[in-house]
Amino acid sequence: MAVQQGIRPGSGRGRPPGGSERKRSAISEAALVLFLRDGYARTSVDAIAEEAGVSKRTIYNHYGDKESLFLSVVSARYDSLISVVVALMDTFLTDVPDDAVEKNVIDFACAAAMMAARSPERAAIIRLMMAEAPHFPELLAVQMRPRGITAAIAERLMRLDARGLLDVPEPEEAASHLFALTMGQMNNRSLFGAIELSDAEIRHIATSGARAFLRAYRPG
Amino acid sequence: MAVQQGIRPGSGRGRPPGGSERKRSAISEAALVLFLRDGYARTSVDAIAEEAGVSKRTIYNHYGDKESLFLSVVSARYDSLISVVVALMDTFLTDVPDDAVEKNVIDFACAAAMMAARSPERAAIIRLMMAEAPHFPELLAVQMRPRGITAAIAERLMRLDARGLLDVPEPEEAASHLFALTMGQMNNRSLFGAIELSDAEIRHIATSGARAFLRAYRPG
DNA sequence: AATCAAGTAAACTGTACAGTGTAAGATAGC
DNA sequence: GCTATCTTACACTGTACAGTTTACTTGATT
Repeated sequence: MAVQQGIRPGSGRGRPPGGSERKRSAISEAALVLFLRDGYARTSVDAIAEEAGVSKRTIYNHYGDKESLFLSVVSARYDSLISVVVALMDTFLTDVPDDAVEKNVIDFACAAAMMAARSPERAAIIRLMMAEAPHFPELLAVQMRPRGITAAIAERLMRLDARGLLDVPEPEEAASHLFALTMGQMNNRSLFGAIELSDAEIRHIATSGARAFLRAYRPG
Repeated sequence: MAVQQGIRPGSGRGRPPGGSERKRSAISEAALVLFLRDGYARTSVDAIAEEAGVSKRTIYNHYGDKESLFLSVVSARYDSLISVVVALMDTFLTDVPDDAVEKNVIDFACAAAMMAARSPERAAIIRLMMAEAPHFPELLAVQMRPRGITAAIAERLMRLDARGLLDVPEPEEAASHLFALTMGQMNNRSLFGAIELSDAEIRHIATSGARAFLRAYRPG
Protein backbone atom coordinates (compact mmCIF):
# COMPACT_ATOMS: atom_id res chain seq x y z
CA MET A 1 0.00 0.00 0.00
CA ALA A 2 1.37 3.33 -1.04
CA VAL A 3 2.39 5.86 1.52
CA GLN A 4 -0.27 8.51 2.11
CA GLN A 5 0.89 11.60 0.25
CA GLY A 6 0.02 15.16 1.22
CA ILE A 7 -1.92 17.38 -1.13
CA ARG A 8 1.08 19.25 -2.46
CA PRO A 9 3.80 17.80 -4.66
CA GLY A 10 7.02 17.30 -2.75
CA SER A 11 5.34 16.68 0.54
CA GLY A 12 5.90 13.51 2.47
CA ARG A 13 9.06 12.26 3.98
CA GLY A 14 12.51 12.39 2.55
CA ARG A 15 14.65 14.88 0.75
CA PRO A 16 12.31 16.95 -1.37
CA PRO A 17 12.49 16.92 -5.17
CA GLY A 18 13.45 20.28 -6.62
CA GLY A 19 15.72 21.18 -3.74
CA SER A 20 14.80 22.77 -0.47
CA GLU A 21 14.18 26.17 -2.04
CA ARG A 22 10.63 25.20 -2.80
CA LYS A 23 10.02 24.29 0.81
CA ARG A 24 11.56 27.52 1.92
CA SER A 25 9.35 29.63 -0.26
CA ALA A 26 6.25 27.66 0.67
CA ILE A 27 7.05 28.50 4.27
CA SER A 28 7.61 32.17 3.65
CA GLU A 29 4.43 32.55 1.64
CA ALA A 30 2.34 30.80 4.23
CA ALA A 31 3.95 32.78 7.01
CA LEU A 32 3.23 36.06 5.27
CA VAL A 33 -0.40 35.18 4.70
CA LEU A 34 -0.96 34.31 8.32
CA PHE A 35 1.08 37.14 9.83
CA LEU A 36 -0.78 39.64 7.70
CA ARG A 37 -4.14 38.19 8.53
CA ASP A 38 -3.71 37.53 12.25
CA GLY A 39 -0.66 39.49 13.41
CA TYR A 40 2.53 38.23 14.97
CA ALA A 41 1.36 37.06 18.36
CA ARG A 42 -1.80 35.39 17.13
CA THR A 43 -0.01 33.36 14.50
CA SER A 44 1.41 30.04 15.68
CA VAL A 45 4.27 28.23 14.06
CA ASP A 46 2.10 25.13 13.92
CA ALA A 47 -0.46 27.02 11.88
CA ILE A 48 2.22 28.20 9.47
CA ALA A 49 3.47 24.65 9.09
CA GLU A 50 0.02 23.42 8.24
CA GLU A 51 -0.67 26.25 5.79
CA ALA A 52 2.66 25.63 4.08
CA GLY A 53 2.17 21.87 3.94
CA VAL A 54 5.42 21.37 5.77
CA SER A 55 6.47 19.98 9.11
CA LYS A 56 7.12 22.33 11.97
CA ARG A 57 10.65 21.02 12.25
CA THR A 58 11.42 22.14 8.72
CA ILE A 59 10.47 25.69 9.59
CA TYR A 60 12.89 25.71 12.49
CA ASN A 61 15.58 24.15 10.31
CA HIS A 62 15.22 26.95 7.77
CA TYR A 63 14.57 29.99 9.92
CA GLY A 64 15.82 29.23 13.40
CA ASP A 65 12.96 30.78 15.30
CA LYS A 66 9.67 32.59 14.89
CA GLU A 67 11.15 36.07 15.16
CA SER A 68 13.68 35.50 12.41
CA LEU A 69 10.99 34.08 10.17
CA PHE A 70 8.82 37.10 10.83
CA LEU A 71 11.54 39.64 10.12
CA SER A 72 12.64 37.83 7.02
CA VAL A 73 9.27 37.59 5.31
CA VAL A 74 7.97 40.99 6.36
CA SER A 75 10.99 42.99 5.33
CA ALA A 76 11.23 41.19 2.00
CA ARG A 77 7.63 41.98 1.17
CA TYR A 78 7.91 45.57 2.32
CA ASP A 79 10.86 46.14 0.02
CA SER A 80 8.92 44.80 -2.91
CA LEU A 81 5.97 47.09 -2.12
CA ILE A 82 8.27 50.10 -2.09
CA SER A 83 9.63 49.18 -5.46
CA VAL A 84 6.09 49.20 -6.86
CA VAL A 85 5.69 52.82 -5.80
CA VAL A 86 9.03 53.74 -7.31
CA ALA A 87 7.90 52.17 -10.55
CA LEU A 88 4.79 54.36 -10.51
CA MET A 89 6.95 57.43 -10.24
CA ASP A 90 9.07 56.35 -13.13
CA THR A 91 6.00 55.86 -15.23
CA PHE A 92 4.36 59.21 -14.56
CA LEU A 93 6.92 61.70 -13.35
CA THR A 94 9.84 61.11 -15.68
CA ASP A 95 9.97 62.44 -19.23
CA VAL A 96 6.99 64.74 -18.78
CA PRO A 97 6.08 66.67 -21.95
CA ASP A 98 5.92 70.47 -21.55
CA ASP A 99 2.16 70.61 -21.90
CA ALA A 100 1.32 67.57 -19.77
CA VAL A 101 2.51 68.43 -16.28
CA GLU A 102 -0.97 68.70 -14.89
CA LYS A 103 -2.15 65.54 -16.57
CA ASN A 104 0.85 63.53 -15.42
CA VAL A 105 0.72 64.65 -11.82
CA ILE A 106 -2.97 63.83 -11.71
CA ASP A 107 -2.40 60.47 -13.33
CA PHE A 108 0.34 59.73 -10.84
CA ALA A 109 -1.94 60.65 -7.96
CA CYS A 110 -4.73 58.47 -9.29
CA ALA A 111 -2.47 55.49 -9.83
CA ALA A 112 -0.91 55.83 -6.40
CA ALA A 113 -4.25 56.30 -4.68
CA MET A 114 -5.75 53.38 -6.54
CA MET A 115 -2.90 51.19 -5.40
CA ALA A 116 -3.17 52.43 -1.83
CA ALA A 117 -6.89 51.83 -1.69
CA ARG A 118 -7.11 48.61 -3.64
CA SER A 119 -4.31 46.56 -2.17
CA PRO A 120 -5.40 45.08 1.14
CA GLU A 121 -2.03 43.40 1.40
CA ARG A 122 -0.26 46.73 1.29
CA ALA A 123 -2.45 48.14 4.04
CA ALA A 124 -1.99 44.99 6.09
CA ILE A 125 1.77 45.04 5.89
CA ILE A 126 2.01 48.69 6.89
CA ARG A 127 -0.34 48.06 9.78
CA LEU A 128 1.68 45.05 10.83
CA MET A 129 5.00 46.85 10.67
CA MET A 130 3.65 49.79 12.63
CA ALA A 131 2.22 47.53 15.27
CA GLU A 132 5.36 45.45 15.69
CA ALA A 133 7.98 48.14 15.23
CA PRO A 134 8.21 48.83 18.98
CA HIS A 135 8.93 45.16 19.60
CA PHE A 136 11.24 44.62 16.63
CA PRO A 137 13.69 47.49 16.30
CA GLU A 138 14.96 45.85 13.12
CA LEU A 139 11.71 46.88 11.44
CA LEU A 140 12.57 50.51 12.02
CA ALA A 141 15.64 50.08 9.88
CA VAL A 142 13.60 48.42 7.16
CA GLN A 143 11.18 51.32 7.11
CA MET A 144 13.96 53.91 7.12
CA ARG A 145 15.70 52.49 4.10
CA PRO A 146 13.30 54.02 1.59
CA ARG A 147 13.47 57.58 2.81
CA GLY A 148 14.43 57.43 -0.86
CA ILE A 149 10.78 57.54 -1.76
CA THR A 150 10.28 61.25 -1.18
CA ALA A 151 13.85 61.81 -2.32
CA ALA A 152 12.96 60.21 -5.62
CA ILE A 153 9.87 62.36 -6.00
CA ALA A 154 11.95 65.41 -5.09
CA GLU A 155 14.41 64.64 -7.84
CA ARG A 156 11.65 64.57 -10.45
CA LEU A 157 10.14 67.79 -9.14
CA MET A 158 13.52 69.47 -9.40
CA ARG A 159 13.71 68.63 -13.06
CA LEU A 160 10.26 70.09 -13.62
CA ASP A 161 11.36 73.21 -11.77
CA ALA A 162 14.45 73.55 -13.94
CA ARG A 163 12.28 73.51 -17.03
CA GLY A 164 10.04 76.21 -15.58
CA LEU A 165 7.02 73.92 -15.44
CA LEU A 166 6.69 74.13 -11.67
CA ASP A 167 7.98 76.49 -9.01
CA VAL A 168 9.62 74.24 -6.44
CA PRO A 169 12.16 76.08 -4.32
CA GLU A 170 12.41 73.23 -1.79
CA PRO A 171 12.00 69.92 -3.58
CA GLU A 172 12.15 67.72 -0.48
CA GLU A 173 9.30 69.60 1.17
CA ALA A 174 7.23 69.70 -1.97
CA ALA A 175 7.72 65.97 -2.44
CA SER A 176 6.48 65.38 1.06
CA HIS A 177 3.44 67.53 0.30
CA LEU A 178 2.64 65.65 -2.87
CA PHE A 179 2.96 62.39 -1.00
CA ALA A 180 0.70 63.62 1.80
CA LEU A 181 -1.95 64.85 -0.63
CA THR A 182 -2.09 61.58 -2.56
CA MET A 183 -0.96 58.44 -0.74
CA GLY A 184 -1.27 60.08 2.65
CA GLN A 185 -4.93 60.93 2.21
CA MET A 186 -5.65 57.37 1.17
CA ASN A 187 -3.63 55.89 4.02
CA ASN A 188 -5.72 57.80 6.51
CA ARG A 189 -8.75 56.01 5.17
CA SER A 190 -7.42 52.56 4.36
CA LEU A 191 -5.08 51.74 7.21
CA PHE A 192 -7.91 51.20 9.61
CA GLY A 193 -9.29 48.81 7.06
CA ALA A 194 -12.30 51.00 6.98
CA ILE A 195 -14.40 52.08 4.09
CA GLU A 196 -14.85 50.68 0.66
CA LEU A 197 -14.50 53.48 -1.89
CA SER A 198 -15.62 53.27 -5.49
CA ASP A 199 -13.10 53.81 -8.29
CA ALA A 200 -14.72 57.15 -9.04
CA GLU A 201 -14.39 58.32 -5.45
CA ILE A 202 -10.75 57.30 -5.32
CA ARG A 203 -10.02 59.15 -8.53
CA HIS A 204 -11.87 62.18 -7.27
CA ILE A 205 -9.90 62.34 -4.03
CA ALA A 206 -6.61 61.81 -5.79
CA THR A 207 -7.39 64.37 -8.46
CA SER A 208 -8.37 67.05 -6.00
CA GLY A 209 -5.19 66.42 -4.03
CA ALA A 210 -3.07 66.67 -7.16
CA ARG A 211 -4.85 69.88 -8.21
CA ALA A 212 -4.22 71.45 -4.80
CA PHE A 213 -0.56 70.54 -5.16
CA LEU A 214 -0.41 72.05 -8.63
CA ARG A 215 -2.02 75.29 -7.45
CA ALA A 216 0.46 75.54 -4.60
CA TYR A 217 3.46 74.96 -6.85
CA ARG A 218 2.49 76.45 -10.20
CA PRO A 219 5.10 78.75 -11.69
CA GLY A 220 4.83 82.52 -11.94
CA MET B 1 1.13 43.64 64.16
CA ALA B 2 -0.64 45.60 61.46
CA VAL B 3 -1.71 43.89 58.29
CA GLN B 4 0.82 44.38 55.50
CA GLN B 5 -0.59 47.13 53.30
CA GLY B 6 0.08 47.48 49.60
CA ILE B 7 1.81 50.55 48.23
CA ARG B 8 -1.38 52.33 47.22
CA PRO B 9 -4.00 53.64 49.56
CA GLY B 10 -7.07 51.47 49.54
CA SER B 11 -5.26 48.29 48.76
CA GLY B 12 -5.49 45.28 50.98
CA ARG B 13 -8.46 43.17 51.75
CA GLY B 14 -11.97 44.27 52.32
CA ARG B 15 -14.34 46.75 50.86
CA PRO B 16 -12.26 49.72 49.72
CA PRO B 17 -12.70 53.19 51.20
CA GLY B 18 -13.95 55.71 48.68
CA GLY B 19 -16.15 53.27 46.83
CA SER B 20 -15.21 50.99 43.99
CA GLU B 21 -14.77 53.80 41.47
CA ARG B 22 -11.20 54.28 42.56
CA LYS B 23 -10.44 50.63 41.95
CA ARG B 24 -12.11 50.81 38.60
CA SER B 25 -10.05 53.75 37.45
CA ALA B 26 -6.83 52.24 38.79
CA ILE B 27 -7.57 49.23 36.63
CA SER B 28 -8.34 51.23 33.52
CA GLU B 29 -5.23 53.38 33.87
CA ALA B 30 -2.98 50.41 34.38
CA ALA B 31 -4.60 48.56 31.51
CA LEU B 32 -4.10 51.47 29.18
CA VAL B 33 -0.44 51.84 30.08
CA LEU B 34 0.27 48.19 29.42
CA PHE B 35 -1.87 47.83 26.30
CA LEU B 36 -0.21 50.87 24.78
CA ARG B 37 3.25 49.70 25.68
CA ASP B 38 2.96 46.01 24.82
CA GLY B 39 -0.12 45.57 22.66
CA TYR B 40 -3.20 43.48 23.30
CA ALA B 41 -1.87 39.97 23.00
CA ARG B 42 1.33 40.60 24.90
CA THR B 43 -0.45 42.11 27.89
CA SER B 44 -1.68 39.65 30.50
CA VAL B 45 -4.49 40.28 32.90
CA ASP B 46 -2.15 39.28 35.72
CA ALA B 47 0.24 42.04 34.71
CA ILE B 48 -2.58 44.59 34.68
CA ALA B 49 -3.67 43.47 38.13
CA GLU B 50 -0.18 43.94 39.49
CA GLU B 51 0.28 47.33 37.83
CA ALA B 52 -3.07 48.50 39.19
CA GLY B 53 -2.40 47.16 42.67
CA VAL B 54 -5.56 45.12 42.51
CA SER B 55 -6.43 41.47 42.52
CA LYS B 56 -7.11 39.72 39.26
CA ARG B 57 -10.58 38.79 40.44
CA THR B 58 -11.50 42.43 40.85
CA ILE B 59 -10.68 43.07 37.22
CA TYR B 60 -13.02 40.30 36.15
CA ASN B 61 -15.69 41.59 38.49
CA HIS B 62 -15.51 45.03 36.92
CA TYR B 63 -14.96 44.28 33.26
CA GLY B 64 -16.07 40.74 32.62
CA ASP B 65 -13.24 39.73 30.34
CA LYS B 66 -10.05 40.96 28.74
CA GLU B 67 -11.69 42.01 25.49
CA SER B 68 -14.27 44.20 27.18
CA LEU B 69 -11.60 45.82 29.29
CA PHE B 70 -9.56 46.52 26.19
CA LEU B 71 -12.41 48.03 24.23
CA SER B 72 -13.52 50.12 27.16
CA VAL B 73 -10.19 51.75 27.95
CA VAL B 74 -9.02 52.19 24.38
CA SER B 75 -12.17 53.79 23.05
CA ALA B 76 -12.45 56.12 26.02
CA ARG B 77 -8.92 57.38 25.51
CA TYR B 78 -9.35 57.74 21.78
CA ASP B 79 -12.38 59.94 22.29
CA SER B 80 -10.45 62.18 24.61
CA LEU B 81 -7.60 62.51 22.12
CA ILE B 82 -10.02 63.57 19.45
CA SER B 83 -11.44 66.24 21.67
CA VAL B 84 -7.96 67.69 22.10
CA VAL B 85 -7.70 68.17 18.36
CA VAL B 86 -11.11 69.76 18.22
CA ALA B 87 -10.00 72.17 20.95
CA LEU B 88 -7.01 73.14 18.82
CA MET B 89 -9.30 74.03 15.98
CA ASP B 90 -11.45 76.15 18.18
CA THR B 91 -8.41 78.02 19.39
CA PHE B 92 -6.93 78.82 16.00
CA LEU B 93 -9.59 78.58 13.32
CA THR B 94 -12.53 80.36 14.88
CA ASP B 95 -12.84 84.12 15.10
CA VAL B 96 -9.94 84.76 12.72
CA PRO B 97 -9.22 88.48 12.19
CA ASP B 98 -9.23 89.64 8.57
CA ASP B 99 -5.51 90.21 8.44
CA ALA B 100 -4.44 87.07 10.33
CA VAL B 101 -5.57 84.16 8.18
CA GLU B 102 -2.06 83.17 7.25
CA LYS B 103 -0.79 83.49 10.79
CA ASN B 104 -3.65 81.50 12.28
CA VAL B 105 -3.48 78.66 9.80
CA ILE B 106 0.24 78.40 10.37
CA ASP B 107 -0.20 78.49 14.13
CA PHE B 108 -2.84 75.80 13.90
CA ALA B 109 -0.52 73.65 11.82
CA CYS B 110 2.33 74.12 14.28
CA ALA B 111 0.21 73.30 17.28
CA ALA B 112 -1.27 70.23 15.63
CA ALA B 113 2.11 69.00 14.41
CA MET B 114 3.68 69.59 17.78
CA MET B 115 1.00 67.55 19.43
CA ALA B 116 1.31 64.79 16.85
CA ALA B 117 5.06 64.61 17.22
CA ARG B 118 5.36 65.11 20.94
CA SER B 119 2.70 62.82 22.30
CA PRO B 120 3.95 59.26 22.30
CA GLU B 121 0.68 58.17 23.81
CA ARG B 122 -1.24 59.54 20.88
CA ALA B 123 0.94 57.66 18.42
CA ALA B 124 0.70 54.52 20.50
CA ILE B 125 -3.07 54.55 20.65
CA ILE B 126 -3.44 55.07 16.92
CA ARG B 127 -0.98 52.27 16.27
CA LEU B 128 -2.81 50.01 18.67
CA MET B 129 -6.22 50.73 17.18
CA MET B 130 -4.95 50.17 13.67
CA ALA B 131 -3.34 46.91 14.65
CA GLU B 132 -6.35 45.54 16.48
CA ALA B 133 -9.12 46.92 14.28
CA PRO B 134 -9.24 43.75 12.17
CA HIS B 135 -9.75 41.68 15.31
CA PHE B 136 -12.14 44.07 17.07
CA PRO B 137 -14.73 45.38 14.65
CA GLU B 138 -16.02 47.60 17.45
CA LEU B 139 -12.87 49.70 17.06
CA LEU B 140 -13.89 50.58 13.54
CA ALA B 141 -17.00 52.23 14.87
CA VAL B 142 -14.95 54.15 17.42
CA GLN B 143 -12.67 55.45 14.71
CA MET B 144 -15.54 56.38 12.41
CA ARG B 145 -17.33 58.50 14.99
CA PRO B 146 -15.08 61.52 14.51
CA ARG B 147 -15.38 61.84 10.79
CA GLY B 148 -16.46 65.06 12.39
CA ILE B 149 -12.85 66.10 12.56
CA THR B 150 -12.54 67.09 8.92
CA ALA B 151 -16.15 68.18 8.99
CA ALA B 152 -15.30 70.61 11.76
CA ILE B 153 -12.32 71.95 9.85
CA ALA B 154 -14.51 72.25 6.77
CA GLU B 155 -17.02 74.35 8.64
CA ARG B 156 -14.33 76.84 9.68
CA LEU B 157 -12.94 77.00 6.16
CA MET B 158 -16.40 77.75 4.82
CA ARG B 159 -16.67 80.77 7.07
CA LEU B 160 -13.30 82.03 5.85
CA ASP B 161 -14.48 81.51 2.28
CA ALA B 162 -17.66 83.50 2.93
CA ARG B 163 -15.56 86.41 4.15
CA GLY B 164 -13.43 86.25 1.02
CA LEU B 165 -10.31 85.38 2.97
CA LEU B 166 -9.86 82.02 1.26
CA ASP B 167 -11.19 80.47 -1.93
CA VAL B 168 -12.64 77.16 -0.86
CA PRO B 169 -15.19 75.83 -3.33
CA GLU B 170 -15.22 72.36 -1.72
CA PRO B 171 -14.73 72.70 2.02
CA GLU B 172 -14.68 68.96 2.80
CA GLU B 173 -11.88 68.35 0.31
CA ALA B 174 -9.91 71.35 1.43
CA ALA B 175 -10.23 70.27 5.04
CA SER B 176 -8.86 66.88 4.14
CA HIS B 177 -5.96 68.58 2.38
CA LEU B 178 -5.16 70.77 5.34
CA PHE B 179 -5.27 67.73 7.58
CA ALA B 180 -2.99 65.77 5.27
CA LEU B 181 -0.48 68.61 5.02
CA THR B 182 -0.24 69.06 8.79
CA MET B 183 -1.16 66.08 10.97
CA GLY B 184 -0.81 63.65 8.09
CA GLN B 185 2.77 64.59 7.40
CA MET B 186 3.65 64.14 11.03
CA ASN B 187 1.79 60.84 11.29
CA ASN B 188 3.86 59.45 8.49
CA ARG B 189 6.91 60.10 10.56
CA SER B 190 5.74 59.40 14.08
CA LEU B 191 3.51 56.35 13.77
CA PHE B 192 6.45 54.08 13.19
CA GLY B 193 7.88 55.54 16.35
CA ALA B 194 10.76 56.61 14.27
CA ILE B 195 12.74 59.79 14.38
CA GLU B 196 13.14 62.40 17.05
CA LEU B 197 12.58 65.82 15.53
CA SER B 198 13.57 69.10 17.14
CA ASP B 199 10.96 71.75 17.86
CA ALA B 200 12.39 73.84 15.06
CA GLU B 201 12.12 71.00 12.56
CA ILE B 202 8.54 70.30 13.55
CA ARG B 203 7.61 73.96 13.17
CA HIS B 204 9.36 74.11 9.82
CA ILE B 205 7.50 71.10 8.45
CA ALA B 206 4.16 72.34 9.74
CA THR B 207 4.74 75.85 8.44
CA SER B 208 5.67 74.71 4.98
CA GLY B 209 2.58 72.50 4.87
CA ALA B 210 0.37 75.38 5.96
CA ARG B 211 1.95 77.70 3.38
CA ALA B 212 1.36 75.18 0.62
CA PHE B 213 -2.27 74.97 1.70
CA LEU B 214 -2.60 78.74 1.71
CA ARG B 215 -1.11 79.03 -1.77
CA ALA B 216 -3.51 76.40 -3.06
CA TYR B 217 -6.54 78.09 -1.55
CA ARG B 218 -5.76 81.78 -1.60
CA PRO B 219 -8.51 83.95 -3.01
CA GLY B 220 -8.37 85.66 -6.40
C1' DA C 1 -24.82 43.78 65.99
C1' DA C 2 -26.09 42.08 61.77
C1' DT C 3 -25.89 42.22 57.01
C1' DC C 4 -24.39 43.45 52.57
C1' DA C 5 -21.06 44.93 49.15
C1' DA C 6 -16.59 44.83 47.56
C1' DG C 7 -12.25 43.00 47.55
C1' DT C 8 -8.09 39.64 48.47
C1' DA C 9 -5.27 35.59 48.11
C1' DA C 10 -4.02 31.48 46.18
C1' DA C 11 -4.65 27.37 44.19
C1' DC C 12 -6.50 25.33 40.17
C1' DT C 13 -8.28 24.01 35.19
C1' DG C 14 -7.64 23.79 30.64
C1' DT C 15 -5.46 25.18 26.80
C1' DA C 16 -2.15 26.93 23.63
C1' DC C 17 2.16 27.49 22.12
C1' DA C 18 7.60 27.93 21.23
C1' DG C 19 11.03 25.12 20.67
C1' DT C 20 13.60 20.32 21.01
C1' DG C 21 14.83 15.43 20.40
C1' DT C 22 14.75 11.43 17.79
C1' DA C 23 14.15 7.77 14.76
C1' DA C 24 12.96 6.71 10.29
C1' DG C 25 12.06 7.59 5.33
C1' DA C 26 13.18 9.55 0.79
C1' DT C 27 16.03 11.76 -2.68
C1' DA C 28 20.24 13.78 -4.91
C1' DG C 29 24.68 13.26 -6.37
C1' DC C 30 28.58 10.67 -6.67
C1' DG D 1 24.83 1.20 -4.59
C1' DC D 2 26.48 4.43 -1.07
C1' DT D 3 26.19 8.36 1.54
C1' DA D 4 25.15 12.83 2.79
C1' DT D 5 21.29 15.74 2.97
C1' DC D 6 16.72 16.96 3.83
C1' DT D 7 12.12 16.07 5.47
C1' DT D 8 8.49 13.90 8.37
C1' DA D 9 5.95 12.30 12.33
C1' DC D 10 5.34 12.80 16.89
C1' DA D 11 6.17 12.79 21.44
C1' DC D 12 7.75 15.81 24.87
C1' DT D 13 9.23 19.99 27.97
C1' DG D 14 8.36 24.07 29.94
C1' DT D 15 5.91 28.02 30.19
C1' DA D 16 2.32 31.39 29.94
C1' DC D 17 -2.07 32.70 30.24
C1' DA D 18 -7.55 33.40 30.48
C1' DG D 19 -10.78 32.60 33.48
C1' DT D 20 -12.82 30.10 37.84
C1' DT D 21 -13.37 28.45 42.49
C1' DT D 22 -13.16 28.85 47.34
C1' DA D 23 -12.52 30.62 51.62
C1' DC D 24 -11.63 34.61 53.98
C1' DT D 25 -11.46 39.90 55.17
C1' DT D 26 -13.10 44.41 55.73
C1' DG D 27 -15.77 48.76 55.19
C1' DA D 28 -20.37 50.67 54.70
C1' DT D 29 -25.31 50.46 55.97
C1' DT D 30 -29.06 49.91 58.81
